[in-house]
Amino acid sequence: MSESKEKPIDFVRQMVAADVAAGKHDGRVQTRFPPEPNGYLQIGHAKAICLNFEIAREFKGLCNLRFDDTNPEKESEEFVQAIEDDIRWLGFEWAKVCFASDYFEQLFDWACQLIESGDAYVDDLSFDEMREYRGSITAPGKASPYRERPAAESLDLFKRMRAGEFADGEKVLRAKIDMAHPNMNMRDPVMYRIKRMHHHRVGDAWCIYPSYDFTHGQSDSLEQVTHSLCSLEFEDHRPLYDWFIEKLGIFPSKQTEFARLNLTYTVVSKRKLRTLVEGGYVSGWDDPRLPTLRGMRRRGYPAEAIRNFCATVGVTKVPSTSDVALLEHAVREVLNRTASRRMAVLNPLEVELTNWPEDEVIEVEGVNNPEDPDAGTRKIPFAKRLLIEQEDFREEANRKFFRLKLDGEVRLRGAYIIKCDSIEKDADGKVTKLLCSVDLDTLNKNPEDRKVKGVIHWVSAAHAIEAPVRLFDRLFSEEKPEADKAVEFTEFVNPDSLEEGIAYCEPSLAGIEAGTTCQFERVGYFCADSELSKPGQPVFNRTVGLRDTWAKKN
RNA sequence: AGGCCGAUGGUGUAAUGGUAACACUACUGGUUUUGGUCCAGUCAUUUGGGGUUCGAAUCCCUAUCGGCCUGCCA
Repeated sequence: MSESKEKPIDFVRQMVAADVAAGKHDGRVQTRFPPEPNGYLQIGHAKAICLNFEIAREFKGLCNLRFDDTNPEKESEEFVQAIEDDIRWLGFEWAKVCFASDYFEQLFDWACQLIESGDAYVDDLSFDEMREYRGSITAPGKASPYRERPAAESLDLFKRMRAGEFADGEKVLRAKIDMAHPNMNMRDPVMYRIKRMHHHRVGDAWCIYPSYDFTHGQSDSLEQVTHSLCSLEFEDHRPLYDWFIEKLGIFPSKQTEFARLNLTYTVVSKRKLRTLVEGGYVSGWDDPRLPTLRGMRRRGYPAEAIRNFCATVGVTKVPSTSDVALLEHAVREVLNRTASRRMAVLNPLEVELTNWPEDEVIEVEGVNNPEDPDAGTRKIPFAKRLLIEQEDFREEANRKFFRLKLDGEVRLRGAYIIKCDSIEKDADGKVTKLLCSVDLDTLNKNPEDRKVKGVIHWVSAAHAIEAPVRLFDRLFSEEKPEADKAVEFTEFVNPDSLEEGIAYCEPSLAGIEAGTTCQFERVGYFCADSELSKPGQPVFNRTVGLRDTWAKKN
């Protein structure tokens, strides 16, 4: 609807637009998001998801979800469900859900075809021998002694591989390309391996499984994918991707690579996330400190914020590391206009209003969201004994501190102006209680004779509900925990990434629904944890703090 | 070391042979019953060298730096 700060068009979209303009594939655009169901989605996947689904939408095309399930060793139905769930939460719906395993029979036929045409052969070399024969980055490889075996023999062997006549690893099917090719992927890559393992979808129907390289491009082709977008590390695979398509004479999907997303103060690779989970550094794949979709969701990051973030980091071929501040800004931007305001005190200091009647309780009105008049108001109880934030009081301070000090005045948000007349201390000299007087003529109005600049949040001590809060900090203390290859990244895990405490909340917070995020005024955004909250007893996660230009300077 | 890819403020991107711009960050001020939001402003950029051109971030050469590649993972 509303419109157009013309967004910069990334190189992928430019290419797609050019293809459409040239009438390629009759102007049809089709993409796909191709996860392997062996783990949970993270922020880097979100970038790929947004790219693929949004391009399909922008060019009035289709985007499928396809599971690249060619390695039963690590894959499971559980991950299939979780991935579907995460993509929907992010805000996308696929045209079709597909599985590479649905193409196994077709892939097998194609493999036979390549054997017959002399483009593939069965190899008996062992794993170690094959590595030896492959050569190295600087030295050419050499031909396997089985490379020239007659096609008929390879075909027979391949069929017997499928029939289960050989042990795991005893033989493989290889493409016959060029053992001296400078691109290692072209040195007769493996197309099929023998692996007796139960597959989450095809069960025990197969004991041979196709490799990624012999599956991915053909799957794209079968689905009529026009633009196959993947990350940079597959650049070297593109010649092979094209080789299979050409040899088979099938629909020419085109692969284009872009840089994956990296973030400061975190890690995103599946292997490293797994290390954090299995090493007990975090509580699970949905730990709110993790950049997994489930973690971020639980922490309270809105899906819209993640989509916006992906749009601002853009799509290029430059390997880069985005500042988490960019992500946090996207989160605040959405939450500022959508989150309901509430008051809660994290480090309480008691305030007694000396001129307020002992039993009098009134209700003041709180604005739910100054950014959104439609959000309405709520009632907040106000009584003689209150709780304020310890850091909002100083016995003495200079004029730049415009919160409460002894003999000073401050506005209680949504209520009255109070003056601190005296304080009580314990034996250690710690301030334990503030005795204040209320200016009764300041509810919803400012005094005419003076200006009171400070405003602090508060809750009524007798009405406050206590809720556990979990204050998260960055998971790593190092900006690029992976940068030093000599040091294991877990060395940089921030020991203080989780701080637990109690929030003294205004009563309305008891009714917050799990999974919703609100702003604790002057403190930050907090999400009622979806796992730990019980009806009437929320547990809060700090989604992100408010920008705090005061704290930074002090 | 061989192949492929890449290099624009602190970070992420734009400019596609014609005035280097946007967002974030940082900093200054203003508004404000959130030291939030909002508004105004400041600092700061084309990796080095050569070439082509009236004119180069953009094209060419070269150096340097960075990423990926030697799984029967994807």
